[in-house]
Amino acid sequence: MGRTPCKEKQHLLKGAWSKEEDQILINYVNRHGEGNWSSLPKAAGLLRCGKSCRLRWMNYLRPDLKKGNFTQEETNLIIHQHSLLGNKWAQIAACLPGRTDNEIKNYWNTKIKRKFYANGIDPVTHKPLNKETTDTTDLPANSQVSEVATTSEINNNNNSSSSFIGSNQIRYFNVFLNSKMQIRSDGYSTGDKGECSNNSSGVTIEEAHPQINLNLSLSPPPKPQDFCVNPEGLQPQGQQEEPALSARNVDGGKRGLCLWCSLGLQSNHACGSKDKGNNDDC
DNA sequence: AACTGTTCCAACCGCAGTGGC
DNA sequence: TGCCACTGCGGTTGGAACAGT
Repeated sequence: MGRTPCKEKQHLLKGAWSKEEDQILINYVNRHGEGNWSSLPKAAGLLRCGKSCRLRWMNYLRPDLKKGNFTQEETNLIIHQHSLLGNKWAQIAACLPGRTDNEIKNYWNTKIKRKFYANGIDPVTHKPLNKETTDTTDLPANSQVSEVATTSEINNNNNSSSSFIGSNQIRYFNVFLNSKMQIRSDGYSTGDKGECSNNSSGVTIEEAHPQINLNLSLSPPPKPQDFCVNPEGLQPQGQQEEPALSARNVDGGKRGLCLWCSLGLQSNHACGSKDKGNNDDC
């Protein structure tokens, strides 16, 4: 209860960390391990509060941190997890080894969120912002676009029109993401809460489902044209709608870019829309 | 070159959860 | 049972870097 008492604030440094401070912290943690953050500054001889030390270590100094830009796979995962978890950055970060919640939060707020808005998609709900421009009338009540059926669910239940409906490109987008996450949910308890930790039984996905190729979850996503072209197996029988993925459905037909292009999530794919400004090739 | 606006990200702040006493 | 310290989380901010004029 109560907030962290940085009691001697007036004696503590704030702002950017110096290299010397970093080195002191690294040396101390290497010697004594993580934890005891409140007593660490005094023990290590740092004029910082424990909270600040913890943050610096977790977000910047940890040796297992992954540096550099987010990969396409990581971006996909973030979007998917966000659709399930919302702004639970720590939980999302748990699915991305080497990435911190702060980093993901920043990435979301500065890049992904903007692209969502730019394309008329609410980054909070992952639904189109403007209902009039998209056909969402067939969405089930209280459903989220991201909660459409996974590939296997579709394949296993051709009559489940309630869980896979409409022709909105976002749905395809999320179907793709969900279809990939389905694998995780088998062995990693992604489930409703979206955790990515090992399941409670302690059995790894490899052990529980040896038939599943884990490499799939690490492979590059299919190129947009792979699911721009009506993805057989994704589309339930009797639910055949517009064969091509049409970003018209995303932005009301004004721009005609496939979602990958319009969100800038795939920089060099060959759907043809990026340069041509239309999605006829999608 | 100087100024202004924008973007990005490290770091801070305050709240909530948890466990020990 | 309530208080307190500690830890973790999410929202926000400040300033450096960059882009545009």
